[in-house]
Formats: sequence, structure tokens, C-alpha cells
Amino acid sequence: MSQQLPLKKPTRASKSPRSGTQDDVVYAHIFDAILEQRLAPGTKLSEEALGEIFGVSRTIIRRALSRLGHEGVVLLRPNRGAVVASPSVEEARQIFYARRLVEKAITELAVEHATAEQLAELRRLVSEEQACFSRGDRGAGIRLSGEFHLKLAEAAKNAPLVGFQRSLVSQTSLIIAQYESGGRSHCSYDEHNRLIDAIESRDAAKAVELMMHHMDHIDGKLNLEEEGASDDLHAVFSHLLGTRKKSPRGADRL
Amino acid sequence: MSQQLPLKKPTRASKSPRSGTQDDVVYAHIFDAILEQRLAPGTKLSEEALGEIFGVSRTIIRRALSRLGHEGVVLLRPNRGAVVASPSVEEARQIFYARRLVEKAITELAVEHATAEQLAELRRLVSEEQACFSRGDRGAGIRLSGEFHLKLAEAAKNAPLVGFQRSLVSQTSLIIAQYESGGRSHCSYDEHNRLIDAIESRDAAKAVELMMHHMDHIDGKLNLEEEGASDDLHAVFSHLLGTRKKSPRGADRL
DNA sequence: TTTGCATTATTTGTATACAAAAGCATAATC
DNA sequence: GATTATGCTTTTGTATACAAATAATGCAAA
Repeated sequence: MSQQLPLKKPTRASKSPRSGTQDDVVYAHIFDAILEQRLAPGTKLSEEALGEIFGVSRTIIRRALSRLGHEGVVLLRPNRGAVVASPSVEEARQIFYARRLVEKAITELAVEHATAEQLAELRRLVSEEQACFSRGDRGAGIRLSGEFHLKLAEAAKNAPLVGFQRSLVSQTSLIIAQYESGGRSHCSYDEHNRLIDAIESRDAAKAVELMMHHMDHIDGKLNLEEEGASDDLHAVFSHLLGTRKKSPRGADRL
Repeated sequence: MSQQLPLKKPTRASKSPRSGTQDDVVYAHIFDAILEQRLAPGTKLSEEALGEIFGVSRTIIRRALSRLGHEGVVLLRPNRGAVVASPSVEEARQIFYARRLVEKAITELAVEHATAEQLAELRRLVSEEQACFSRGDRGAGIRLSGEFHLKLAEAAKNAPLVGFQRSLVSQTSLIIAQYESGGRSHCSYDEHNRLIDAIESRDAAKAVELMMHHMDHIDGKLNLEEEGASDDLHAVFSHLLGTRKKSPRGADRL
């Protein structure tokens, strides 16, 4: 069959405005697709198929997948390809623990360092997020909520924490996509706005308190307590997919 | 010139015992070389040269460098190759801030979760570290000290924190290599031993206190206050090397 | 001697070809 | 009928070839 898309880097406009090299574009597209739930956890990500879709060689796809793998959004199984990660309940708990830690530090630092421009950008993101949820685009909403937290990390002016946050936010979005209990969700934009207020007034204690409550609300909405009773074999056994290898001891990746 | 080394994966024994695929081996070798100061900050890492040394194609080297880049040990400059990272004083401060945060959490979790086997492994590492410093192998000592902190992270049983710690420890080692004031250094193994004692007796407060003092001692040994007055142009302007690009706005990589 | 430009050479970026491994289906055996 | 064997297909891993970008060199001019 012929190449699906002659596109070089066209859809770029609608997505995260990355700098423009091919593999960044591919990375951003796959990333967004996962976070917007257009790619379900467990989905196989074939290198050749993706290459054909984006009109690039496997080399590029491979680099994008490797990066996604390092961030924990994709699971790379040696000789067996990549799949969209599907965090277990235990993994989810660990991720939330780490995230509280990082968010607390980021909040304190942001109170200290955030500029007026950055606060304005944050407000812009929140209103965009709100617009998404209003028009019912839950996927984009989740992604934008993540971008808010990432931008906040940038305002904290600590490079390692930004990197950690990128990984944590991505994985959290995946968890939300996987575990959030049915109902309409995420009025988080309101909490985001109040958080910006506290940061703007340089009230560290208040800001941290709001952030911690925000974290509580996020994982309060998940039904992590009982994992079971899914009718989907993939989901049920997803926690085995990574470690199942013929090596005697379990693989020690991550 | 002919291929330098016919070796497939021989020296593996002496280094980090990684699972054995080619790019893991290459990764570990470069990583260790950097942490043991056999590769100085700023050193250019040519793909072809490395490929010839290890007897593999650029494909493998490229993957290893990409991974090192993601961990912050190597700086990847688009179209201009990779160099060993040389963190500025400001970057060093950020790394230490993040590391305190992570080490504190890891210590608390390790008190809760560390098994007897893991504590034994930690003690083994410390004695090996001590042996290195006794015999004057400072490079290997620094690396083993890092491995101690990494193993401690594993004992904390939180996957994201292990990943963060890997990156932070690597970069810290680089900073120590770059900034540690002359004298003989790192009697850290004693502090490590007392830390294990506190963890073994499940005394969280004591363990955290020891860890925080340990962190104080590490960055107390560095002369971060005054960066300047080097007679080496490279060192003076090293903090520019990454961002110097022709793009109008500074590159926003990390 | 230094500065600017053009040409050459080196190095990285990407695609592709080949090798190896894993998955799949069919077939043979118990 | 279930289970294991075996060959075929698909997919990943690695090397290499070619294109593009960057750095180096030499020369000319100020």
C-alpha cells in the first residue's frame, strides 16, 4: 500500500509547539495521542506502521519511542516492540507519591521565582483547559491540565525538577485515563486558578496547601482501591507484560 | 586504521553488571569513564571514534549517547555532536536542591521498606568504596559512592524516585569531579555506614538527619562560591556551550 | 597581522538493507 | 483432541550508505 500521509510536518500547529525537527514532531504526536486517550494503554506501537503514518523511517520512530520509554509513557520490551504503558495500581501509588513530593517543592520555588509573564501564561493555559472541558473534549483537557503543571515547574526554575515533572505528569495523565471513575471529571481548572492566585500573592504556605489538596482531589477521583473485575484481559494482566521474559531473574528495567 | 578492539563484551565483568545487550555495555563504559573522571567535562564524544573503539556501529553509540543525554551527563547539541556535560554553578545548585529533596524521601522510604538483604548489599558496597579510597582510586570511589545512593533508592521501592536518583547521582558525581577542592576527599563511607545503622534500626528521624548532614558535607567540600578566575577559556565559558545556537530564542532543551 | 570569504573536509542526520529474533500457523505425534 | 515440532511470516536489532549541516582550511584583501 502507498504511503499514508505525504505530510512533512503539517499538523504541528495544533499540537505542542516543539522546535520542529522530525523526531520531535513524531514524539509530540504520539505523546499527545496517548495523553488524549486516542491510544489506549496496552496498544502495540509498531515501528513500521508508525513510520508509514508519519512518512518517516523507522530510525525516527525508534528515537521517539525510546524517549517516550524513558519517560515511562511507553513500555519498551526488548525484541518485542513497544506498547503504551498501563501502570498497575502499585505503580500508580508510587507515581503519586513522587509527584506530591515534586509538586510541593515546585510550588515553593514558584512562589519565590515565578515572573508576571509566567503567571499570565499559566492563566492562559487554565482558561484554555476550561474551554476544552466545556466543549467536552476530555482528552485535550487532561493534556492541558498536564501542561499547566509542567509550566508551573518551569516557573520554579530548577531544571532537574522540570525533567522529573515532565515524566510524572505524563504518567499521571495515563493513570487518570486508565482509572478515573466514570463521571464527568476534572473541575481542576478552578483549583488551578486559585493556586495561581496564591503564588501571585507570594503566599507559600497557602500555595502549598492548595497544591496538596489538588493532589488529594486528583487521586481521590481514581478508583485505585479495587483494581479487579475488568473484562479486559490486557488490563488484567498488563502488569506482567513488561517482566515476562525468559531470563531467570526478572528484567531490571526501571 | 584497523578496528581497535575486537572485543564483543569482555570488560563487562569489571563494570556495572548490566544485562548484556551491546548498547547497555557501551552506555556503562562511557558512563563509568565520565564518573571516574577519565573523560573530563567538555570532552567531545565523536560517534565514529567511539564506534571504532567499541567495535560497534554509530547506531549503538548514538543510542547510548542519547540515554546519557537524557540523564544529563552528556550534552547533546543538534548537528554538533555530544560533549561531556560541564554543569555551571547555578546548575549544580539546582541539582543539589533536587537531590536533597529526593534523598530525604528515599531515606524515609528505605527505613520503611529496606530488607536485610538490601542492607547487606549496601554494607558490601560501602566496604568496596572504602577499599577504593584506601588504595587511592578516587575515580572508582566516587562511582561506588554513587552506586550506594542508587542502591539505597532501590531499597525505597519507588520506581520513579529510582529514576530521578540515577540522574541526580550521575550529575552530582560530575559536579564533584569538576568542583571538589583539591585535598583528599570523601570519607563519605563512614557516613554511609552510620546511615545504614540508622536505617537498620528503623529510626527514620535519625536516618534523615544523617542523610541531610551527609548532603551538607558533600556540597561543603565543593568550592561553588567562586567560580571565576580560571585561566582556561573553556572553563570560563562552559556554561554557554549548550545554548549557543543560531535560533533567535534560546533553545529550550531542559 | 588580522579579517572576511570561499572551498574542502569532517561529522551528524536519516533512510535503507540485511540479520536475528519472536510470533504464528500448520502439521505431526501421542 | 490436545500438545509439541517445525517451517514460514512478521517485527525488531544492527550496520551501512547517502544527504545535509557544520567545522576547518587556505587564500585574498584590508
